[in-house]
Amino acid sequence: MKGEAEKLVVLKDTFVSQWGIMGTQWGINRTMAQIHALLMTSPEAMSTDEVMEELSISRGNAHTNLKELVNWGLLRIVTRKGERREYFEAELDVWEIFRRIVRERKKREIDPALDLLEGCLAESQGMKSAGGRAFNEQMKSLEEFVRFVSKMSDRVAGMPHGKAMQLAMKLFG
Amino acid sequence: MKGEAEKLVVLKDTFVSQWGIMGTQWGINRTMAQIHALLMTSPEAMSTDEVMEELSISRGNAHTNLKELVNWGLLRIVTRKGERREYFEAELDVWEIFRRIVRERKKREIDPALDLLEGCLAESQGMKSAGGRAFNEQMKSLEEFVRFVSKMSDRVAGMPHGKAMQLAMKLFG
DNA sequence: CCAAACTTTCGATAAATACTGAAACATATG
DNA sequence: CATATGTTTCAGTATTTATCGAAAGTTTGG
Repeated sequence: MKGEAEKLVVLKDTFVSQWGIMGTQWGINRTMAQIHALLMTSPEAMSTDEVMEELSISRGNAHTNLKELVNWGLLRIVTRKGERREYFEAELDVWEIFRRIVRERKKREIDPALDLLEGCLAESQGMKSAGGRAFNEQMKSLEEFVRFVSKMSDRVAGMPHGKAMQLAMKLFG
Repeated sequence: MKGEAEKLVVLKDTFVSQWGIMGTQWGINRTMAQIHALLMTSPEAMSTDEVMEELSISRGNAHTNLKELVNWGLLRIVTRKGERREYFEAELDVWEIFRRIVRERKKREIDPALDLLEGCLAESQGMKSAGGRAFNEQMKSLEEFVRFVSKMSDRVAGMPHGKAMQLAMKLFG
């Protein structure tokens, strides 16, 4: 029978690789999701080389995705005294993780849509033909709604954990 | 100077092609997003052939993506009396569109993550080593939070428009 | 200011995903 | 039940995206 240590290794590997596959459904790449999973479950901060080694990936790939995760705010760079090397550690607080993902996805998914809709709305303003008016109306409802979702995202991502949970409980008991 | 009709055609084309590009950021494919945009701004329901023609795409591609949009609930199939051919028309109500997207994304993005986390949580339950306990704790917070998000999605996607807006206003004035 | 330690970039390659076009399949109607 | 009309599938191809690995760039300490 397997000992706990072996079982844990297998379990972590499963988690990392599956989280990676999930990432691809999410529109982020496999490696990025795997690194995130790896560091969320690592007791220690890890260096680029350790990540490369652990996931059997190239330096370039590890580097690109570590930096991207830092951009998302899901990893922090830390250093150890007397060492030049940079280590990466994951944000572990789930509410923080959530806020950062919301913020990033809003930036990539909502804001550009809003820009497009605003443009189309403005360009079709004042059209007289039936087709023109219908288009303008549809743009208007889409624009209003997306603007609203955008605002909601900001509010939610701006809340501290306690506040958000309190609110959620009040709403949904 | 261009007439309104010409300007509208250009504007619609821009909208359709840009919405398509946006789709790729969203993890849905370009054609699917373009068809959706096309039908949201079409005064009439369109047949597969008309969609093929308008977007210059193959029958197979048009077919696959029309069906996928129907699965998402973003298009409806309609028929005209005395005709065998199927036509597709878009759901135009923004709140309906939103609900359906939330539902679909929850299914693809949240549910599988929850399954994975539940599995890892169960497997690491009762581990005694420091590493095992740490892993179990992290899985627990992730699982709880994702479960919570899942529930919230269901609630929001289940609300009628009026209710949701009322709620939103109360929250965010 | 040189060498060592470490990080970043980038062209080439591999892998994944989307799309085509033609053929197979289904169904309504004379 | 044959034909015309409409739908679906699928193997091959194209496009896009991710990854590799080597070379170039940076920084620090001696």
